[in-house]
Amino acid sequence: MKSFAIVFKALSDIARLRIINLLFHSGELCVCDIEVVMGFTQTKVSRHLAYLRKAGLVDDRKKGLWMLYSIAKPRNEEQQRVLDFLADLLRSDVVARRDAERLASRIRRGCCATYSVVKPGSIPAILELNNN
Amino acid sequence: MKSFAIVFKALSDIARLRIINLLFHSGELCVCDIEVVMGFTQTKVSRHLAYLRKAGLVDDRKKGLWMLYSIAKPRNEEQQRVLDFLADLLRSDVVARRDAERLASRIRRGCCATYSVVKPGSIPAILELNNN
DNA sequence: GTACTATATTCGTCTATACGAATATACTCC
DNA sequence: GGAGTATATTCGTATAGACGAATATAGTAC
Repeated sequence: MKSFAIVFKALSDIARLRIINLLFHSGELCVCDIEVVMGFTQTKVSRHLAYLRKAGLVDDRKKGLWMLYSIAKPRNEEQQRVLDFLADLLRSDVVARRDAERLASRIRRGCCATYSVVKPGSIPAILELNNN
Repeated sequence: MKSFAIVFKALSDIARLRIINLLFHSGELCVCDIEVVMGFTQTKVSRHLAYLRKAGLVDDRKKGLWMLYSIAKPRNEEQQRVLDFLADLLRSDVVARRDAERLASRIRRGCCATYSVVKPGSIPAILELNNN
């Protein structure tokens, strides 16, 4: 019960929901890509990612100067269900779709960290765009 | 997106999650029944119910001296999905099950408001107990 | 070493929220 | 009318969290 409250609190902020949505649409993202796509300050992005990491919702990995964040590998069945449910909810949300499109656009033009790490062809946001 | 954040914030408190769980297990409940079953103060129960009402998660109805609270009739498809998901999550939670049992026990002995409003035979918590 | 870059953290401030105790409100019963 | 009951709200306090600006840290490139 406690863990549910913690996860829901992590999801109770629009900025965090939008960041999670971006991560759903990419393998990994660095702070500065999120910063540019969302128009948030660096402090804000870094802080929310730290919050999500502490809540167990995202994983991080250091690569050179960059910290690469991704949706956490689920620790248990409940967390898997929450993440699936959330991804499904966001799929039909207008703001989430718009953010995903801006992310795809940035990735196509070459974003600082992701470009070298994730092959464009494997990024869901790009696959979606190519299908339209 | 905003509405998701509001709902998740309403679900980010353990007391509120437990109260919602009680409401899932009954048609309607008054404040004092929740108070007794959970061991919360009257102020605490009333305040959290007001919070849940503002977030659109519960409906209320006045009956004499009592305010009867129930899970909100969903305003849209998303809300329905959130409520279904939550009910499913809580079903396997230890704290939630224990609370539901204490509620059923209180209902059997006759609780102040519910007893006159809801027929015991129609209350899920009691049906469950009878099946065991 | 210096210059530069990406990210994290600290600082100060502001708002939201949780809580119990006390009080106010609204209703019933007599 | 008054007494009693169920609930809501106010008050005072304490903690959490959100924010930008500034600073610290850690890595790269030279």
